Parts: sequence; structure tokens; C-alpha cells
Amino acid sequence: MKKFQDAAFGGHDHNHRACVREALANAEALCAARGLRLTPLRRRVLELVWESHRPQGAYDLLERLDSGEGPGAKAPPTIYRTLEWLQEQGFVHRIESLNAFIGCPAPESAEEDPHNSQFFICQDCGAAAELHDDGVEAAIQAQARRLGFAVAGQTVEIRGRCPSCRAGDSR
Amino acid sequence: MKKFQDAAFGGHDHNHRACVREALANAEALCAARGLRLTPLRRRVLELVWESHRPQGAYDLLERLDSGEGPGAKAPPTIYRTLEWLQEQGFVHRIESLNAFIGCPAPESAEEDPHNSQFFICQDCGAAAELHDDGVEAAIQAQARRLGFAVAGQTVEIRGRCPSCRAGDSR
DNA sequence: CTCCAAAACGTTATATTATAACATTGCTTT
DNA sequence: AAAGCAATGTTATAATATAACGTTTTGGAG
Repeated sequence: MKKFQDAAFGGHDHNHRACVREALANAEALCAARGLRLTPLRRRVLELVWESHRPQGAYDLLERLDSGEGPGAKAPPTIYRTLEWLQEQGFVHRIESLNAFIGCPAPESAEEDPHNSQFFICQDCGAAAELHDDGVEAAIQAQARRLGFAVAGQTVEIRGRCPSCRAGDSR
Repeated sequence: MKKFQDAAFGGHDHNHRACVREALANAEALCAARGLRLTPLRRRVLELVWESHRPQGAYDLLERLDSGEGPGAKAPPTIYRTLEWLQEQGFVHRIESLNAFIGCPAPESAEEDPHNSQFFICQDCGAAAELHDDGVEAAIQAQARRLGFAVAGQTVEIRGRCPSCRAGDSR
């Protein structure tokens, strides 16, 4: 259980390199399957997003992109366009309450149910965990039915403290 | 049922003047109870927020504040400070996914459970309904427990189409 | 009632986030 | 090779938000 909890927030004992590798492999596979181009820029931005389990601001990403190996002097539209494309593919999500972006650990599942995801975001360490819980989804749909409301998409972002930070862990 | 659904989104057949009057009366009562000052500015901004059931941008509100009766030339901090205070009192909520603000229909209930509110926002007409559903709350808490996560606050914003717009109503 | 301290409001400047519009590059298909 | 299109670069600016400090108002202590 402890392990599951830590993994969700990218706990300090998880193998992050494997995380990133898997995310990139997923993206490559899905692009191949869809006939889309995971260009160097798109790949690099996805890597940057995955450098941590914390949602990243667009300008933070841009700065790191700029200061990296490739050619510099990229302007905001570059990063916003790239993030937009990554979102369309389900490779990253936007966290509305933070104006920030985070990698999706399971982009392939977004095809089945694009609207069912919830984020738990630690206010101490900034880490975020993405969940796809049918219970939350069902409760929302029940209310929507009651209201006569047709759900098109959901933003569910829970602020609080992650298990590590509650335990007084440093990270 | 129809009436309930319409009321939630401020349907065109509801008595909006009464809506506003009630919201202001609520605010006055709560301020009196709490020994707080509902100044003319705060009262005016709350009125502006309540001019519709659509979340309003800060600059929209500022512009309308500016062009109204009182002295003009107010700058952004004025409106942001006022909105911040209104939020602290639970009189308005911020809609993260829209960078906008909406009046709270039941600020008194926020004292009991400050974290339990969900918004259903129509992508056609822009109207939003606030709900406090224990089912959604419970489902979120269940996941939080599973994760070992301590919930401090929730952002639940559902995008979709309201009953009026689904019916092809104009508004 | 006066004066003080704190709260509320005003003002200027600037930070942060995001997009419009158009130019250029570079695949890819023929 | 040329046309056509997707991707990226570039410039400028829009939209949202806050820092810092000055002035006014107000409620309460004396």
C-alpha cells in the first residue's frame, strides 16, 4: 500500500528514470499507431514535463527548453503550441488551478473515457497524482442527470497534502 | 423538476431581481453576524458579480465598476482585493477553469463544509450552477483515503450543456 | 471629542500567462 | 523540382494578476 501511495505522487523511492522512459515509449507507440509525428521539439517538451511529478508552468518549460542543448530563442507560442498538441494527444494535462502542465501516466486510456480524471495535488511538495475513479465520475454524472446537464468534460483538482509530506518526510 | 433545473442555472423564467436581493441580504446578515464591513465598494462588486449567473472576469467587473455611478479610474488591485475579500467571506467563488468569479448562492453553508462545492458550467450560454453534493465529496474522500492524501480543498468544475441550451432555448 | 492605529481604498508600475498574425522551414507527394 | 501542407520561428500584444507604497476612512481608546 505504501508503495502504491508513493508511486502515485512519484515518491522518492520510485525509479523516475523508468517513469520517463515509459512515458516517452507510450507516446512513441501511440503516435506510430495514429500516424502522428512526435518531432524532436514535441519529444523534448514531453521530456521536460516529465522531469518531475509536479505540474510545470509554460514559461518554466520554455526557459528550460531554451537553455538546453537545441537552438535557443524560442518564444512563448512555441511552447504553448507544443503543449496544446501534447494535450490533444492526451500526453499531458493542464492543471487549471495552477496554470500548469503535467504528464499523463496513461495516455492510452484517455481514448476510452476522455473525461474521467482527477488530480490530487500536494500543497507542500507540489507533486500531483492522476486518478481515474469511476466513483467520482458516477457521482458527478448522477448530479448532472438531476440537473439535466450534459457533461462534456470535467476539471477535478484536489488540493491537500500527500502521504510523504504528511509523514514529515523531506524529499 | 424543470423549475429546479432552470433555477440552478438562472433560467430565463426565474426572478433574478429576487436572486440579487437575497444574495445581498445574505451578505449583509453574515457581515453583521461576523462584525465585518460590507463597504459600498464591496457591496457594489457583489452586485456586479450577481448581475448574471455567468462567471465574470475581473477586468469585466472592473470596467463595469468604473463606468458606473461612483468615482472612476479604479485600477486592477481594487477589483482583485475586493474579490479576494468576497471570496474569503464565501460570498463569491473563483472558477479556475475560466479565470472568473461567480456569486455564491448559499454563503452561510460554507461555514459547515468549506470544501464541498461543484460547478456545472454551460459551454453555450456560460451559466453556472453551484451544487454541494455529498456523493461527489464522499467519492473524492474515498480516493484520498486510498492514497493517504489529506484533502484541504477541491476544485470541481464540470463543463457541458445546461438544460435550456440542450432544449435549443434561446436565452 | 480627539487622536491613533488599523483597515480600506487609490495609484503606479510591473509580473505572469497566453494568443494573434504572419514569416520561414522542411517534409512528402507527385 | 515544385506544390502543398505541417511544423516551427518571430514579433507584437492581449489578458490576467500582484507588488509596493501612498492616502483616506473609520472605529475605538483615552
